[in-house]
Formats: sequence, C-alpha cells, structure tokens
Amino acid sequence: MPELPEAETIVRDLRPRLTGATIVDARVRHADILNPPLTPRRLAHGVRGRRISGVSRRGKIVIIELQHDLRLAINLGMSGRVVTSDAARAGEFRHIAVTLALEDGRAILYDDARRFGRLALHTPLSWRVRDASLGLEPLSNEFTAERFRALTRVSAVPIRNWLLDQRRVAGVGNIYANEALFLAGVRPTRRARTLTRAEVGRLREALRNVLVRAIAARGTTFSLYRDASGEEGGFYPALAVYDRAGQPCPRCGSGIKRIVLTNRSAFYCPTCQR
DNA sequence: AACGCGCCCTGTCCGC
DNA sequence: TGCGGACAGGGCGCGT
Repeated sequence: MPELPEAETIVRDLRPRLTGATIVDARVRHADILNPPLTPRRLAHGVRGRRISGVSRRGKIVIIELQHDLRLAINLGMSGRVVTSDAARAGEFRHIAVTLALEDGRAILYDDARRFGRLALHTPLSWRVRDASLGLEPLSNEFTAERFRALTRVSAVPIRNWLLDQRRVAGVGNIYANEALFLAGVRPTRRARTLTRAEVGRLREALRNVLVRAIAARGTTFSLYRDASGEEGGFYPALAVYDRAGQPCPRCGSGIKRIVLTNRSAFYCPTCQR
C-alpha cells in the first residue's frame, strides 16, 4: 500500500479540504471493498447529512471523522487512493469504487484497481476494538526502545515479517521495513528475538528516520500510489534497497540482494546487514 | 496459539 | 502483437 507516510500525506492534504464539509450521498460501485457488515445502504445511511469534523490516521488507516463520533476508516490495501474530485485529473482514476458527494458540489473519490482496500464505518465502540487491535505508532512517544525490545523478545519470526505485523507496530509496510533494516544494519531474515539491545535501538531510530523523511518527500510512488491531490510521492529515488536488486549498495557498493520471505520480496545488502 | 500459506483482484512488464 | 508467468506499498482466514 500506501504505508504510514503515504497515509499521512493523504491525511494532511485532506484535512484542510474536508474539515467542515458535509457529505450528502454515498455511491458504491464495488461493494466488495466494504468491510462487513457494512453495505452500500448502511454506508449511505450512515454518512448522509453528516459534517466532517476532521481527518486523521492510525497506522496505515486514513480516518474521516464525522459528526457524532463516527469514523469512516479507509484501509488502502495495495492500490487504494483517496482524492477529492477537484484534484483528480480526468482519466487517471478509472477504478472508483466509492464516491462520497459533498454539499459544496465536490466529492471524495475512493479509487482502487485491485480492490484489496477496505472501508469500515465505526461507532465509538467498534473503533475502540479496532484501535486496540493495532500496535504502537512508530512516531509516537509510546514507541520506546524498551517497549520495542519487549515485543521483539517474544517472537521467533524473521524481523522483516515481524515489522509487517500491524498488531505490534502499526504503519510499517514492505518498503519501509526493508529500508529501516538497511539503515539499522540488520538482515531481514534475522529472527526478532535474536536482535541485540543495540540493534533494536538502531532499528527504532531507523524506522523513525525513514518514516519522517518519507513523509517530508510526500511518500513513495512505486507504481499506483497518488496523494490526495493526485500527485506522485517523491521518495522513490531515496530508497536504498527496496526494488534495487543487483544495484550497488549506496554505502559499500556491494550488489543488493533480493530474497523471498513468506511470499514477499525482501531486499538487503549482504555486506552491511548482518 | 504463533506462524506460514493461499488467496483476494487487476495491471504491468518481461521473455518467448 | 499476443500470451503466459511473475510480480506488485496488504491483510484475512485457514490449517498445523
């Protein structure tokens, strides 16, 4: 997907554009992106006439906050994109699954070629449950080296896979997991519990560093990602290892290796990462 | 019960 | 130009 930096970029774009706007209708073209028990009818009924009170993020989830403490939670999957209709260039968004019409004539478009994304409409209670199922926010003060270490100590999975598990740390996906492991000098295959205290400390710093830099660059466009203005992210050229198999390591010049861990690519420098 | 795997679906790219 | 296979920022449900 869109990982944390891409979701954050979308949220920052949407917030000033949508806060205070009122949704007047919801049209669903692909009902399979609605998270059960949400249906087109329930979505329309739930959002119609409601004012947008804010836009926020939890992990990779974009949250459109509505009057009466309702939350429209948008998980973008691999190819999900949220744009406002005034920003969407004609012809570029050909897989619009949901359209939320606004009172002022604009609309919020949810476009998703692969339809792996999911929309959920949360009450305060159901949101509390969902929120509790997600792990630490890596950019928050709660993401301390001590907590991070306590979580890694009890898992035998390869650290790359560990980083992708949203129940432990929320928002990290395959690109930034690989980039952070490179910056920390840790091989993707290392079992989480074998990381030393120093490595966990470095990995924490690396994660925060790469996420902050990626947000500053407005995210990474690998192929389909666009921000809420319809623009590509600028972080791709800054990637050190992701999608760089065979290319020289930016630190030592060794060839970057690609391996497969649980059916997903991992990239690393065989010299710099141990 | 933690973990790996297959699968969801469409688009793109590469080799033949 | 066409076709098959591999691959793609994710995550759920299943079996072990």
